[in-house]
Amino acid sequence: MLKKLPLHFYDRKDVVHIARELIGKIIVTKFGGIITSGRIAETEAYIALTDKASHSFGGRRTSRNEHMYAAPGTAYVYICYGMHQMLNVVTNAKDIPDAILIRAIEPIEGIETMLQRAGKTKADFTLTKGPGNVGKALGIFKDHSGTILSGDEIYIAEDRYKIKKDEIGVSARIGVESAGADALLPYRFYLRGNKYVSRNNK
DNA sequence: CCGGGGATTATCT
DNA sequence: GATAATCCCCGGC
Repeated sequence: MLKKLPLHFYDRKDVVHIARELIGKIIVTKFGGIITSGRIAETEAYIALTDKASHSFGGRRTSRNEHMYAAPGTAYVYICYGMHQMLNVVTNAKDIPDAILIRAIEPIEGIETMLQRAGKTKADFTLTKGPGNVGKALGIFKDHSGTILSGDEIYIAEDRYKIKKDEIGVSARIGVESAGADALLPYRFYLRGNKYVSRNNK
């Protein structure tokens, strides 16, 4: 019993709070009639303008990060290290480039398809562990950047599953060492003990 | 088990 | 030409 999150879910000012709320929600993609989905196990918040780790730090606006400035509830996809498709969710008002990086999911539907996309034959925890693998398993490519999450291609939904407060861990973000003091901000959220969480899952 | 480094290319300077 | 919000293998302990 899935209920798609409405666009106003994303249309709020506190991106860190939304990143925490996304833990336990279900992300679904449907390309060419094929559905793949997974429960979100790890997220990171990136804050517009003031956050040195964000692509939009200081108001930087280029053709790559243009979609960070789009309306809340838009997907922002970019390529990292020339090979990893990174899926982000844009929040806050249009022209305020807050975003949330989906770092890990727990596969639910379409596991066979995810294995094919990843070029694997056997399901293991590396399938959807880490942001690059999430994009690969869900079939996300940078062309999907700008997709609105109220449609049927990419969206986030919730079911009856409830996350208890003490199941959510908080830490500094990963892979943003070059951001100086901002690298220490507690903007990463994850499901404690979940095997799909990229690391430090205590 | 852990740490180091190579892969691989879009993007920005 | 350097860099990047990463991943995974491999060698060493």
